[in-house]
Amino acid sequence: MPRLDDVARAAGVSKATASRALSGADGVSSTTREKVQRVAGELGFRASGAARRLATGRTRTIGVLTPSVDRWYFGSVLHGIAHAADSHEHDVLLYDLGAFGHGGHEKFERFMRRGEVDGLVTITWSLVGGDLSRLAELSIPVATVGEPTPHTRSFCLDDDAAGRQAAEHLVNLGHTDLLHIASETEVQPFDSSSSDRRKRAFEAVSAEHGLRMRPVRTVPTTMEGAHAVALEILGRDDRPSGIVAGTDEVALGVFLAAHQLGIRVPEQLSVIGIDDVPTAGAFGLTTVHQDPARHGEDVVAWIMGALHERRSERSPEPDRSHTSYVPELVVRSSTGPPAR
Amino acid sequence: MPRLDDVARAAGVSKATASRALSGADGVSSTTREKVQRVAGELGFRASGAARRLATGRTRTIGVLTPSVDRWYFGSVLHGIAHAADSHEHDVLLYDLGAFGHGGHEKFERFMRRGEVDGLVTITWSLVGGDLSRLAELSIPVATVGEPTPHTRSFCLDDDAAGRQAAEHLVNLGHTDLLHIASETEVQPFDSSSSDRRKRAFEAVSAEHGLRMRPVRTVPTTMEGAHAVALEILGRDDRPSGIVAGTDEVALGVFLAAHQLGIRVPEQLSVIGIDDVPTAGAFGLTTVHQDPARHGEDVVAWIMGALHERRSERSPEPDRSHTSYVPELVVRSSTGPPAR
DNA sequence: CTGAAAGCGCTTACAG
DNA sequence: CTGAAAGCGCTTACAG
Repeated sequence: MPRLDDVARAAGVSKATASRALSGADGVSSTTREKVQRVAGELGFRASGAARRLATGRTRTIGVLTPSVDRWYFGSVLHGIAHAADSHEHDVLLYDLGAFGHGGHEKFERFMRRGEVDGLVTITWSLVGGDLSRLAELSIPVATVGEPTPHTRSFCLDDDAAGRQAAEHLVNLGHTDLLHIASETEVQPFDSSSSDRRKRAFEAVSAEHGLRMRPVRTVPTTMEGAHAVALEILGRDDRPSGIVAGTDEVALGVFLAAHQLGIRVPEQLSVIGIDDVPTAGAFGLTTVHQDPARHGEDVVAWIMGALHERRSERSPEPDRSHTSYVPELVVRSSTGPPAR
Repeated sequence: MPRLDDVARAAGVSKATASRALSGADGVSSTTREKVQRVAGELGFRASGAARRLATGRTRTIGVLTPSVDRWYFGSVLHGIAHAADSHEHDVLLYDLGAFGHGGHEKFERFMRRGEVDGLVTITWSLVGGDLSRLAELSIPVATVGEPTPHTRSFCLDDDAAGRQAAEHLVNLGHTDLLHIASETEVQPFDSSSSDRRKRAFEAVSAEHGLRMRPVRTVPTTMEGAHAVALEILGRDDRPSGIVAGTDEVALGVFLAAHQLGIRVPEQLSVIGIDDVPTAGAFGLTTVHQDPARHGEDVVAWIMGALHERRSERSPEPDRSHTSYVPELVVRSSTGPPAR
């Protein structure tokens, strides 16, 4: 593996000049720069990351703390992060904390002790407020995606608007008897979770329009959890005319239960979800769209910007603002006017 | 941030001794070691990764090349990798190549130029054979999960056995008219994909038992792709008595189509999948179980072993063996004797 | 068992 | 525009 020294020698310049020519710093004649770059290319030179890190103090790496990786939301955010980081020539260091209470916190501590990253994004539900505060003191840009939080910069769907859109869509179709099936929050990191906010939005809409008040049901965050509860609810005579599900996963569980019970959707039952997972489109599920990959890309863009600022300005005030994404209703074939 | 030098001074020893005491190397009195460790703890010392890398040439990082991250299989493997790497105090560097032909290959080249990892695991379908050969020459342990390949060490489900088990389960129940719905391979990296192997196993079983030969159908690797095709197939009069799906995702698509058409499962139609995704359990899908997270853990264990060997032995022959996992039939409620 | 010193391969003031 | 030199913070032969 050729070193900078080899390149410099072959190009007939000093290491300093070679370094500058390669890094794109100015103060190098274009003739020299071109020659150095050509020579470096010929030799197949790659700067040692470790040496560069040691010299500059920058890792060119962004860390991602996530509770898991094999669910649509987390996977999509991670995908966006990986894509954006790559385009900035940064690496992605993954910390899969796993479920909390299952060693996740211990892993977090290990990260705190070892972590060497220029910037950090935490995908929510991986951490509680106290942890976030500690992260925020890390003197690197830290952002959270999935929840608004006062501790760090944050990015997420406007859950209130999403919940309202879902409920109002059914209200506008003429429904007056709706049930909200919320998906359970496994970890309760902050005062409210996205699930809570969607639920409250539903309740607000219900109150505004004087709908029949049915107590919200909460189910585990899995299609099967929702499915089991839906079988029970839909099996009764006085079932609601529409279901507002907290997530598409829940909605699909309801959808399936309806089919199994021979209840036609949307003629006899309307179902709406939130998220717009790929499967939703396939089954004609009406839902409220969000794009987590986009959130991932945006959070990286913000980190890059913050890093840039820190280099130029003296000591910038940490940005703890929140970006809220506007949800988008996608009407498909699982919703319609109530049977009458 | 305290440096080694600070620890050494505070403990009244040299940097060399402090380094040895902290790293666990022997040749340090236990008194000295304890004191150094105590002092390091008090000061909150963390060795600089960059400095350590530069000095040792080891990165304590393992790279993961994956085509995507938001699907069950990849996510599960990644989860296992992250977990195992963590327990070995190694970091995980993620390269999400995305779909091939969509810039994935370009990212791969960038990885090759930049990558600084001690070991590498590629989750299949991210790379073609030629790429794997290049990786194998990287002089670091490289392993592939998801396909057996001659280029590197590899780990994956015994797809042949899985395909046989699925088909034979239905044959044993008395079925003689089965259809296999294979899931399409997006990239065709090697001579055969897992989808091909499952399909061939199905055909072999069909031939052995003299089943009616129906041409295998191939559908996109999504629940919705399978769903659309299943609606068409199951809608015909002469539909098969059982469906052997290449994956659970496909099986669930079939399952849903059956429900929509009012075909009772398993009374009128048996459906079996392969994978045992969490949703399968929820819907009572009979399937053939595999555990990708386990594969991920094993691959990391192998890498750690290989790294260890390289340090002790002179120049070990690269291990290109293959580990094949035995599938396990899980009978639930989606399969039964054919209607008669 | 312990220490002084060289070295890992870059970057970046500082001079010129 | 270019170069000599110091420095980033560790580890590891080499002596003792």
